[in-house]
Amino acid sequence: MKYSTGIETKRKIIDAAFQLMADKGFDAVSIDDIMTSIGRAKGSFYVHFKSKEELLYEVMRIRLDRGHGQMAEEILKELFKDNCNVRAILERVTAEVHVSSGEDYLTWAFAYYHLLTHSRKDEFVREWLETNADQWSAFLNMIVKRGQELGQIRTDVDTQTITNMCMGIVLGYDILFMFKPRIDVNEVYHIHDWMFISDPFSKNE
Amino acid sequence: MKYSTGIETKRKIIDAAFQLMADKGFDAVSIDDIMTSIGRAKGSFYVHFKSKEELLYEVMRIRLDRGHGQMAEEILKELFKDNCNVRAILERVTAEVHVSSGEDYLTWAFAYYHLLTHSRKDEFVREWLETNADQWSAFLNMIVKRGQELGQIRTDVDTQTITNMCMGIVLGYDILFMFKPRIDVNEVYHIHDWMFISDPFSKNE
Amino acid sequence: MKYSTGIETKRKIIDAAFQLMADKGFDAVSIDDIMTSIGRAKGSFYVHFKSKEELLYEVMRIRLDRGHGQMAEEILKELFKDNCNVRAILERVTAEVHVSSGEDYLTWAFAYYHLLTHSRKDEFVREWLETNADQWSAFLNMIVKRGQELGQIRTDVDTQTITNMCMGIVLGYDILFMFKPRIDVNEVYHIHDWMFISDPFSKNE
Amino acid sequence: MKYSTGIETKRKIIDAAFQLMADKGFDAVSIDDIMTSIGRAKGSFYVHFKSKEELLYEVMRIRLDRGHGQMAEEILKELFKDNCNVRAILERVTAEVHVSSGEDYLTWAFAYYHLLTHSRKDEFVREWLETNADQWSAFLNMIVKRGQELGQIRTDVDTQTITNMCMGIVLGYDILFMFKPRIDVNEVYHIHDWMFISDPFSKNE
DNA sequence: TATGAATGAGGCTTCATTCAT
DNA sequence: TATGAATGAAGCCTCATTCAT
Repeated sequence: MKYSTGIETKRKIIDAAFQLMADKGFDAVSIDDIMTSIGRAKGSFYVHFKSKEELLYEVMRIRLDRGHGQMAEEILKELFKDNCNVRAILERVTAEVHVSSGEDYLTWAFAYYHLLTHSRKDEFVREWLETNADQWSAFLNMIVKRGQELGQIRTDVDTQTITNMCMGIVLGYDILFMFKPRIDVNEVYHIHDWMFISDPFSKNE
Repeated sequence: MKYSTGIETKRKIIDAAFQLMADKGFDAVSIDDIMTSIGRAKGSFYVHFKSKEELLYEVMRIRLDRGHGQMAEEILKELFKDNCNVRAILERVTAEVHVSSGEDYLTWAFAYYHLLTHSRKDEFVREWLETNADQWSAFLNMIVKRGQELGQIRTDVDTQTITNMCMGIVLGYDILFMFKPRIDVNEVYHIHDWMFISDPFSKNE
Repeated sequence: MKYSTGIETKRKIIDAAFQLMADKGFDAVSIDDIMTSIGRAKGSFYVHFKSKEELLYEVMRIRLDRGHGQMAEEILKELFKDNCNVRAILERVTAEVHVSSGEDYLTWAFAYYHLLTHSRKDEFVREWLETNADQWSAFLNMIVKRGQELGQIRTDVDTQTITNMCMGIVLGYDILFMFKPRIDVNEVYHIHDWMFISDPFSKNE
Repeated sequence: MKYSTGIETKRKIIDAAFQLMADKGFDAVSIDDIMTSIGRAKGSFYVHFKSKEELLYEVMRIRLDRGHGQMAEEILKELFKDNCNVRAILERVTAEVHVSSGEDYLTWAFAYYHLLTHSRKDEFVREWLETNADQWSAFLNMIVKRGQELGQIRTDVDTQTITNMCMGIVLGYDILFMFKPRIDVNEVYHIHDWMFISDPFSKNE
């Protein structure tokens, strides 16, 4: 099996890079590390990528996208039903974040935060992360707003602030999780007790 | 003044390293970068540090300690007064976190999260960060517990979970802040609305 | 037309290599450069050539030969007519040098002098260039000698020296031309004023 | 003698590079070649030069300058004496060209023409060579003009053309010399027979 | 005849570290 | 305490060449 299709090998490189960068950070992973780990020669890397930088961008797009851009469609229909349960929807969206990160959440988290720190010296990464965060924020904002309209979410705090709290607690648990992988990330749902006015759907009733 | 005190130069190196590592990460900063930035020759570095690794540990101890180990003493006295206002104390402690990070919070945040990602490949850093987080956690836990004892904090959620939420939201706003430096980190105090039972001291009354 | 005749593609490769080597020198041109420039894949190169070296030798033979080997035949007949005008013949021969270099003289010149410098590390090229120069020299020598016999060229300087001057000035103007492409290469004919004894055919009379 | 002065080593690098580039051309000489040839480690190169490119520029300035910029001063005084022998001066200047190239003329010539071909892809080198050629041209032009004023040089051909012939023949013999190192470069002086009106100083009288 | 994946040698450059001064 | 020359390992990338399709 010496000669395989390009796409196959390219995908293997991306996956290997993702795994390795979670441990050491992207800069500290060498092309040689990556290629050795998939049983290929160093030089073959450049058959598939123009540069190491380009690889980072592919890893980012394929493995580190939180995907709130695409998620919207299916959720929206639900959200605008007359009698919808906003809290349930929000819980589903929040759960998605961790599911989408794939099998190994710790790997994902380290890779993601490596990317975040990396963004400080790479304009392109910075913008991509910002766009990603904005999509997520906009998506949550829409849900919160709808919740407020339906009288399910408190209105004495403005929509964006509630949205921020919602995102913040999820991001915060990412970090806590990196400190202590034993922590229960489901604790984040408690933030909903603060946001939601006691309602008949609430699981805390 | 070609020859200065060792301590002076050492301090300059630490500060420069801290600034530079916020941008590029510790690995990507070279000894030469650091020494050039303080107007000294590369070779002089080893007069002050045994290795680059040792420098990282100093930067960590001197510039990146969240300092919940020391903070305790003065706070504790207050906390165990009969009629103490736990919410006020907690707010003060929370505020401290950002104050202690010094002039430029963004620099601090990037440096700190660079360190966190770095920890994945450095046992010593990992342990230090864990200890730090544990101290912070233990400190908060003590406050929360006291709050619960005094009937100021809800008791239907267990102490450690409330503590985690408390830490989580602060960490989460660090990250949000890195995405969007315009965000108002004081929003984190809203978490207290959820924790605290409405009480006569509350500013939301 | 994915599959073309071999000869066609081979010729395209040679032409592309010639163009590209004028700019960057043969070593600095990659097989990939060449094949990309003719819209073919890198691997196809080896269908037409055994190695890059072989390509150089083909380029040399087909595009960089000054061609004094072949030129002889037609000229010789003229030269040995009784009342021949040696100066006119010499002018024609000299003109030929630039005509034979094809459309773009500057490209030709750079390619040729790249080859010359390359010859220092390639025995085969060195010998080929020497043979070429020798043919040219021998050819000129024959003309000069005939001119002397007919009393048209001065005899106080020996035949080979006059020949050298004749070649030298042409080579020198190649170089001047590379410095300043605006120069008028026809100036080289002035050397004839020095060689030829004033004669009835001279255009300077 | 493990540690030497910077200037010493830098000079050795320049000299080694000059020798090596005469054989293989600048691109084909590796940093490793150069450093090994002076008994130093590859990495040490960068103590003295910022890049390989910078080395080329130094080699060029220090070893390949034809130096007609500086030469002027001493010659000029002679040139403007009332009864000066322009032909003698011109011969001296022409001789200088070969003397200045140092011990090994063949090495010098190959290095120089490597630089010339290299100039096609390096703007900076191109400009430097042009400036150099212009200085030489301007210098010769001045001499020729003076010769014409004094009635020693023919005036039926314009000054610049004569200058070009003068430079051209020298450059041409450089090339001839590279083909056949046995050639007598003094033959170039014959061009003066063409330029100069028969005069009492002429060695051909 | 054509392709493109794969290879391994080799080139430029960076960098932590050492050492004589 | 400070310097700057020197080192060698390691990293990114290029490239001539091979080979299965």
